[in-house]
Amino acid sequence: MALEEKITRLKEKGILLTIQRYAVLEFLQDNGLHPTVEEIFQSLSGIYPALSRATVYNTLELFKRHGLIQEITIERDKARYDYRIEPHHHFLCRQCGRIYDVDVEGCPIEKEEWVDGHKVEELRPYIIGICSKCLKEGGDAGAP
Amino acid sequence: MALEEKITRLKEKGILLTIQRYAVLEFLQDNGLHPTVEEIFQSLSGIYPALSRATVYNTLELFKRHGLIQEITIERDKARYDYRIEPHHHFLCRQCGRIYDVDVEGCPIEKEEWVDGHKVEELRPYIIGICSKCLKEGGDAGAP
DNA sequence: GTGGGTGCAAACTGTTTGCACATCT
DNA sequence: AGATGTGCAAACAGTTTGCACCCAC
Repeated sequence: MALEEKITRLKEKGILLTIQRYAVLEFLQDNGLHPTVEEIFQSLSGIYPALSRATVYNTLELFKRHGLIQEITIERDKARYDYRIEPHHHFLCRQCGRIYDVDVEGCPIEKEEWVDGHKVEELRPYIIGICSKCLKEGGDAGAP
Repeated sequence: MALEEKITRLKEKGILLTIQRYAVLEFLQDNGLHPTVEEIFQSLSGIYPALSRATVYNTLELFKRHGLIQEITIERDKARYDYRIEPHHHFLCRQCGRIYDVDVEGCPIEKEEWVDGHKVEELRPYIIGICSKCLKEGGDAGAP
């Protein structure tokens, strides 16, 4: 979904588009590496020195609640965020820590369906293993 | 997998089966509700007053590392643990907080396979929504 | 002027760590 | 005795909260 479309959605809901919010949304769009809150904060505070961590937390929570972005909880110690909300899997490499988007066809469970009488609202299909890059390099190649 | 089989595995790997470890493993077997560390600790410290949180953490990490139990990271704020290691999905009710086991057939991705050149080692298929119990009760029925 | 948004710092929570003591072989 | 496991308390990291200030309508 394009940036403009998400911004339109915000306006439709009467949510103010502040500089900080725009910055976070744009950053997520440009960074497909599923950044952590700290990474978002560090990058943006270079441009907006007065930016506060609390604002980043507030903004991400707001976007998540309104379905503009997705939270990734594949690692228990910190949250990551994904601009893409179309259904897809996430692959975490336990060696280098990178998280890859993976498109998988033919999943038996889909959003808005039912399973065992429970209503499905959100899917978080996580996969953990060793990524192709680490497999090729053999050694313990570090993160990007 | 039966308790005895897991204990045998531990012994095969030369890992000592202490009272504390046995207690944690047995508790997980008997409690299918995917307890948190705190829940495990609270329950067991009633029986073993000297038990330490650190031991519970150590033990769970040990069991997880040796593939006897499974960590659930569907909630970002705390870890939960599951005695069942056979592949299955987890459903989190965002209203009452309960986590259900869900058996799903026909998933395109399986353990030990490959996806986009990455080697799959572990699957964590999480589903979030409203559970059948909460749907029936309509209101905001609390957790068990 | 009012309501919502931001920034700062303190508080909180789950988890990890360091170290002394205990336990098993 | 030596190695491994346990318990306690302090440290840590990510997140949340309370409150004063600021800005857009």
